[in-house]
Amino acid sequence: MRPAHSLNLGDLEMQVLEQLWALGSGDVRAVHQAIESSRDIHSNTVQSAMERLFRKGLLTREKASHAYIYETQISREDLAARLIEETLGRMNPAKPLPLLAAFVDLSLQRHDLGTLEELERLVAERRAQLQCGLPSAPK
Amino acid sequence: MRPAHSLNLGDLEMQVLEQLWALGSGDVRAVHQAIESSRDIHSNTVQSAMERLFRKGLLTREKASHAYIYETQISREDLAARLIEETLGRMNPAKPLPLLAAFVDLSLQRHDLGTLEELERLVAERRAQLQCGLPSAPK
DNA sequence: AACAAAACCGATTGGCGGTCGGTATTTTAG
DNA sequence: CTAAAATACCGACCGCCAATCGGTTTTGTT
Repeated sequence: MRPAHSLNLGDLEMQVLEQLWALGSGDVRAVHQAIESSRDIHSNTVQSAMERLFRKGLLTREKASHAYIYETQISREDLAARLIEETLGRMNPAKPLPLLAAFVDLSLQRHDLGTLEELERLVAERRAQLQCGLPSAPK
Repeated sequence: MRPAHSLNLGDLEMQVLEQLWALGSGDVRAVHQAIESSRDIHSNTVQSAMERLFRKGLLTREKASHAYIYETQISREDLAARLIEETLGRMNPAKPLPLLAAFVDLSLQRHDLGTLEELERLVAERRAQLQCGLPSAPK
């Protein structure tokens, strides 16, 4: 199901994803034009990055006449989740909770209260969903 | 303050940290012996990894007679927080919340309900602390 | 058919972690 | 005091991978 772990993304790859999330979809030319203001590179470089992302399963492509139209196969949220999961997975997988808690703490030092309240609400929401959805056989 | 970002840790480095967290502190020999069961490497390799970690600011050392006694400069929790922070920081830093929420979602698919409840409790706890502790000047 | 645009292939570079050998330094033992 | 052992230190090599781009082939348009 999942495209085999080990998901290392370089800066350019991340920038490409960011652009595709913003644009919805696009070919190499579009992404290149959007990026070249902050990064002076040839389209071929962008092409390579998108090819890599495609092979990694993060992009899908569809041939429109002459060019490929690329589209992200994963949302920013899901990608972030996978990255965090992988990061945490490299540490002792026994108790991921305290680690996440530490991040929440750190996050609080920088961000406002609203963020925390929002998170609290979100967690509660998710829990409610879970309890209704599948009452048994968790794994 | 922070030792300049970009914190990439290899597998061996992570294993060394794990051991030092378990042992509290130790020299190269101790860490090597603890590791060599799962990884057939020379002490020099461990030495190099610990040297690297030292230069990265993650370990401190103190010369005890002939050998260095190393000690972790950061807790597992803090390290995890920093890694997550960095991961999220590489994406659009505008709204870290939805990204974290997505991780919570994903986490729920794998782990049990208890984890979620624990997290909920934890967040509530942190929020309570915040509202009492510092009513102003969050930044 | 000619031209242009894009994909494709491959080569190169640079950084970094892992791995170890060789040498210098220090501690300890005889 | 000297020899042996332990340890730090230095540097080399390898493999991996993202970034970069040039050159060739394929494909679509006119």
